[in-house]
Amino acid sequence: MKMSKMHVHTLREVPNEAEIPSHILLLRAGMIRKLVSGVYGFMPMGNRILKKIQEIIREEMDAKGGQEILMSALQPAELWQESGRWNVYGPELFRLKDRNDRSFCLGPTHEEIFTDIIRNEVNSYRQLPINLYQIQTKYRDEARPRFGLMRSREFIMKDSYSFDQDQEGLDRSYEDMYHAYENIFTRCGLVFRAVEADSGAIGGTNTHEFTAISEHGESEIAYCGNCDFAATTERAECIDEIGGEAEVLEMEMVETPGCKTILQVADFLGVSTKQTMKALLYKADGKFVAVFIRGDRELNETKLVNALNIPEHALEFADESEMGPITKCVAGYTGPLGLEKCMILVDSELVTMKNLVAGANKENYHIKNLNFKRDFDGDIITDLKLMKEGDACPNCGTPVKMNRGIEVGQVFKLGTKYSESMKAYFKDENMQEKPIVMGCYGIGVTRTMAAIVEQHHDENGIIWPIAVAPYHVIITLVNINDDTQKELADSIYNELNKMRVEVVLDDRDERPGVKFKDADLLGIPIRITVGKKAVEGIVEFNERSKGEKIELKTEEAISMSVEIISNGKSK
RNA sequence: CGGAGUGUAGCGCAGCUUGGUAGCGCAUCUGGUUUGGGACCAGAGGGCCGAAGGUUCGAAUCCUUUCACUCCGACCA
Repeated sequence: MKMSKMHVHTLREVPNEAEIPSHILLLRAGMIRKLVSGVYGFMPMGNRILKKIQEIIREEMDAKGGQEILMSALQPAELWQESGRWNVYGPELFRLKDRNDRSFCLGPTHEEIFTDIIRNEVNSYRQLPINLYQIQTKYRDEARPRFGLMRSREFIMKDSYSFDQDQEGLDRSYEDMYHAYENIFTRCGLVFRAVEADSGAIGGTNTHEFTAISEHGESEIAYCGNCDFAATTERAECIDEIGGEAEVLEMEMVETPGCKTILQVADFLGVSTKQTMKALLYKADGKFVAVFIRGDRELNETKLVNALNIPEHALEFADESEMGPITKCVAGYTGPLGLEKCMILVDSELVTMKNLVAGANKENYHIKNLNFKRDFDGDIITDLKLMKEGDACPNCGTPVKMNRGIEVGQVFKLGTKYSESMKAYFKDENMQEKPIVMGCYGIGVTRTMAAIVEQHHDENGIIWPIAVAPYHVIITLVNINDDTQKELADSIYNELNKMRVEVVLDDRDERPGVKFKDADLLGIPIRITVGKKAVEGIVEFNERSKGEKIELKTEEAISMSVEIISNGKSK
C-alpha cells in the first residue's frame, strides 16, 4: 500500500476527550474515530489490527475444535424472558420495539441464542460435545462508557459456548478454552494473568478472568509471587489473622467523646485499629443488615452479596436516619450490642480476635473487650473482607501482591443454568433425557486492541507487536523528488510485496520529519529509510521497538525484515 | 444516578468578567521556495459560537431551560 493513497489522518495534538495512552494514541494515529460516547468506528489501519487479532483468535479456537458461526445482534425478547434474564439484566440491556410493538434487544452476550440453536438441533449424546463461537458486535448500555475502546457501548467480542454431556466434559472444554486463551493473549503480545474471578450476573460456578496488566485497568487483582494463586480482589478468599492468646477481659463501656471514626477511637483509647471492629449498614432487598469487620479492613461487597444470596443491585447503603429508629443503631457508634430487627453478619476474622472495641449504640460511647460468642454473635459468619496488599496468600501464606489490569477475556463454567431454564436436553446412551452442560468463553476483541496499546507504546506513539501490526514494514522515502531515492524505494517496495511482506511505502510529498513522526505514531514495527545514501544502495534500518538505526545494503535490509517478521509471528 | 468540568472551523484553543455582529495555531486548497525528525513565503476557503427561549436597539458574551461530551464516584463483562 502506498501511503499517498491510504486514508490515514493522524493528529498532532491530543484530542480533548482522551485521557489514557491507548485512547489518545489510537485517536492520534487515526485508527479509531468516535461517533458518540462509547461508540467507535475503525479506520483502515485500525481495522487491519482488528482483523489480525481476530485471525489469531480464529486459529486458536479452531485448533481446539471450535466452529465459527455468526448470530444476529438483534434478539427477540422471548428468549430472554425464557431464560429469566429479561427482567434481571437491567438498564444495561439495549431494548427496542419493532413496528408491531414486539420487544427486542441488542445482544450484550449470546447465551440465549446459542442455547436456542443447540436445543433445536441437538437431541443425542452422539452429537456432543460441540463448541461454537462467533466474532460479533455486542451492545451494552454502559452507565459510564470510558477510556475509548476500554469500556464502550458497542464493541466486538468473541464469544463461544461449549455443550457437553456432563461435568467431566465441561471440565475438558473449559481446560481447552483456558489454554486457547493463554495462546491467544500470548500471541497478541500481552503480559497477562489468568485469575480466579467472581461469576457475577451471567451465573455459573467456576470462572477465570484473563487480565492484561496495566495501570489503567479497571480491575484489581491479587497474586502470589511464590505459588500460582491469582484472583480478582473481589473474589480472593482471605486468610483470617489469628487473634492471639491474650487474656479475655471484662466488657466495659467507655466514654469516647466525638470519636466517630475508627482512627479517632483507636487513637483515643490507645489501641491498634486491628483491635477495633466497625459496622457497615446496608439495605439488602429492603431489609436492614449490619456487617461487622475489623476496623482496619475494607468490606468486599461482592462477598457480601454472595453471602446474602441476593442480586447485586438489591444491595444499597442504608440511610442511617431511617435505620436508626428501627434497629437502635447510632451513626458513628454502631456496635453489635442492642441491635434490633436487623440481620447481623460477622466477618470470620473477628471470631478469634480478643477484647475488641466497638460502638455502644449510644452517642459518644464505645464498648471495650468484646469477644465473639461471649458478647456478640452473627446470623452469618463468613469471610467478607477485601484482600489487600501484603495479606497472606490463601494457598501458601506468602504476602500477596496487587496489580491493576484490563479484563480482556473470561471463561465460565455455566453448568445447566441455561439448558434447564430453556429446556436444552439431550438423550444419553440409556435413553435418559439430560440437560446439556454448558460453558461460555468471551474475549473483548476491541478491548484487547486497547490493552495491547496500553502495554506497547512510548512517548512517540504505538509499538505494535509483529503479530498484530497493521503493516510490518514502512519504507520512508525521504525525498520524493530525488529519482535515485524514489527508484530504490520502489524496488524495495516491489520486492517486499513479491515476498508477501505487508509493506507500506510513504511516498507522500511531505518533509522527512512528518514521515518519521507518523511512522513512530502508527507503530509499524520495521522502518526502512531511503535517503541520500540511496546512490550507494544503502538504506537505514530501524526497529520501532528498539532505538538504534543501522545502515544496511538493500538486500540485507530486506532479508533482515523477513527474518524479524517470521520470528515475530512465531512467538 | 450523585459530584466536578467543558461545548466557538476537521483538531487544539483565545474571546465571555466589562454586550457592538468572531479570531489564533495546526490541518485543507492555490502558487513558489524547500526535503534526514511535525519547513518557509504569499494568497484562499471553511463557523447561524451545542440547542431553545428570554433580557436588550444590539447577545459567543447576561438570564432560564435543555442537550451533548469528559473526568471522579455508584454500577457493570
